[in-house]
Amino acid sequence: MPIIRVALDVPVNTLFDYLAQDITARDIGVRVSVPFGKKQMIGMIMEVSTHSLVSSSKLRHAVHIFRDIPPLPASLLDLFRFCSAYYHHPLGEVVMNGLPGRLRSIKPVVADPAASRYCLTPAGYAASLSAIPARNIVKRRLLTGLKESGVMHIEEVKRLSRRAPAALREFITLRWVEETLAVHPSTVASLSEITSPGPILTTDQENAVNDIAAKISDFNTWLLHGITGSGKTEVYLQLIALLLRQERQALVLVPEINLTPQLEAIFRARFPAIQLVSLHSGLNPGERLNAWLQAQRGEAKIILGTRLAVFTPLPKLGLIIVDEEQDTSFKQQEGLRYSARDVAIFRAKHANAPVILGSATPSLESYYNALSGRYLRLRLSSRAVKNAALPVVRCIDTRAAKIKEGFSDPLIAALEKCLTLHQQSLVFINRRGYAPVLLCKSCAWTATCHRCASRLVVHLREKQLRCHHCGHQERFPSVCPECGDQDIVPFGHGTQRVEAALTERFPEARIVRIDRDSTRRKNAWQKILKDIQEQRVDILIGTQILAKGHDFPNLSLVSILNSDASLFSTDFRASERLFAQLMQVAGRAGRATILGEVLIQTEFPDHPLYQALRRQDYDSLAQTLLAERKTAGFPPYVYQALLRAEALQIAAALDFLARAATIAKAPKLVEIFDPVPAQMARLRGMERAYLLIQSGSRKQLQEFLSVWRAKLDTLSAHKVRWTLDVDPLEF
DNA sequence: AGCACGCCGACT
DNA sequence: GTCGGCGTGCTC
Repeated sequence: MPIIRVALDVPVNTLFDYLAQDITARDIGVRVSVPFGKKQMIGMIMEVSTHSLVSSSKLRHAVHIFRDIPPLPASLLDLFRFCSAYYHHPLGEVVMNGLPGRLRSIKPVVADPAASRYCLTPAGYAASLSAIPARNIVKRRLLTGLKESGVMHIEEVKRLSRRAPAALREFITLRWVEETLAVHPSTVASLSEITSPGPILTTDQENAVNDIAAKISDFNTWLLHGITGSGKTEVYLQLIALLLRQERQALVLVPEINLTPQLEAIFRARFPAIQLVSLHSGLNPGERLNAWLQAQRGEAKIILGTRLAVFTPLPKLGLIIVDEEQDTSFKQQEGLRYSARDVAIFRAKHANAPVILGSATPSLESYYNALSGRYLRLRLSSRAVKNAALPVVRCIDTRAAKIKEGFSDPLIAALEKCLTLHQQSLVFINRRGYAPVLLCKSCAWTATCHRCASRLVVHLREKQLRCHHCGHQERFPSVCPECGDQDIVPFGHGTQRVEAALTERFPEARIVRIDRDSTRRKNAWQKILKDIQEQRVDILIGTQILAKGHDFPNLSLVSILNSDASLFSTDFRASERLFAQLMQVAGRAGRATILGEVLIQTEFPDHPLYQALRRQDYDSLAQTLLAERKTAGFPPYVYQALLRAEALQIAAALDFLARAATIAKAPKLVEIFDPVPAQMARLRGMERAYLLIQSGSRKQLQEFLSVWRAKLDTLSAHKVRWTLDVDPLEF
């Protein structure tokens, strides 16, 4: 009897062998339920063989082979294998993590919801509307709908009415309707039918499109380096149009769920007749499976999603786009710590398809790769909208200017001017809440989180103190818990406080605060965006959520508060990130025909970062930072991995790491550092530490990690949880 | 990850 | 004498 090798969601890096009847190599990539210990589990058939190295007495029989959906393509299984090997994470966990939740459940996909399309039988067509009682509106609407479109998707039926599915079932018993598995053939005749025309391209855009189009069937990593407003999206659209003409699929990755609706709208407007699906964690399990299956069947031509979408089966993959490639959201920070951007590059390479990394401020890694010729760089250096000039950036020296409630006089004056001109302004402060610190003036006590090594943030309106790391909340104390003094005051500024100050100063202005607190409710962000676009807002106050990819055509002033802290951070990537973030926010100003102005309140107006920002000069700063990295021996000049450990006691974590270091036999080119406590040394009640491993050779580092990882499994780690983090972004 | 096995401390 | 603590090791 054939043997199947099954990937199971267990933290051991092996496949498990089972006996299975009627199995061929064509069943690779099919789900299977198997007995595992005491319970049943669902797994993925990764290999089929005639022999097993496991003694036959141990071998058990597979329970059920799920042929409810087609097998995963071999290319996707290869992608899983690559992730497992590169991130040194158990294959079973990688595979099962990559599947939509519905496919991980032990129950079969009932009648494949995505394929649940219903069409009228001849009898159904013959049926007259008058055969249905007039009061039965739902049935009448359903029959009309079916007659009009010929075929209806179950989701469309549901949209008709909550009771429409019941009516549909009745029609089925009447033999008016039958379920059809037939795929809607995409009736694409020519591209003119599927795309509505786009705008005229700038020379830069045209060059970029032509360069990539010339190599549309080859793997290349393209770094599309375009200043904000230069129209990267239009380049994507043109290339996707080209791809659709070839009946191929495009995968578009964006950093955040927030960005999908906007991009989805743009894509749908341009390609109204093309199937597009979104894939992100905000979908419910049914929707997610649906989108995934449409992609797998090759019906969905455009797949738009967050990092998890990089694991979608795409039989006709022809192009991958990673928008805002520098964004750290592409890196998963738990479990399988993959970088969707890097996985996308691997995937493109194996699909022999181009991958485009788009950014106004590329990560230094990508920039370096472009300089060295590994990536092909394309520049968009002019703004796409006619007459839209780059904003003027100025610093306000806060050592000279007096600050009142966070604002200097010149800044207040600029805001006032905007108000009188009926133009919008934006106040950027990357700190939500009212104040970042609650301080006792008498004994210098500050409110701290008991589970994390962090200060609690004052949320005045809610009368609460909140930890922004673990979510812990407590009531605002009335006296200092340390000395009993009543003189406890919020210190520093957050979005809420800035909002209060501006409301006080400009009582007539329409002010909106935009941060995670104000946009938490579903659709809140969409509503706010609409208000902004329709000019119902004068001043926007917000965090980085504002910086990302939205057009505010009437916005003329951007002001930046309190960004100095990141200039001297211990994190070697802090400057790079701050610059990217400030370039993004600055780019919100003057996108249409209004000349934009950016004002930065800082104590260090001469700092190279602000100087570069003033000139909107990414390259010079990137060169400076790269030189620093080279001297310090940091990425991209070296490759890194972290062994992370957490325990109730920091000593236990450090001890584990020390023992891990002693069993490591590092080759010459691999350097192992001493264990150290993490930057955020305590999180959710766990003490954290890490061990840094570094090498100038990625290959050497990988080979070392493979051997070491196996040894780590044998190391006793009582009460210590550990993980490997390859290419870490956080320390 | 679960779950069983197994070997040492306080108890109806 | 047992109940149960969690350290160790296995799951095809």
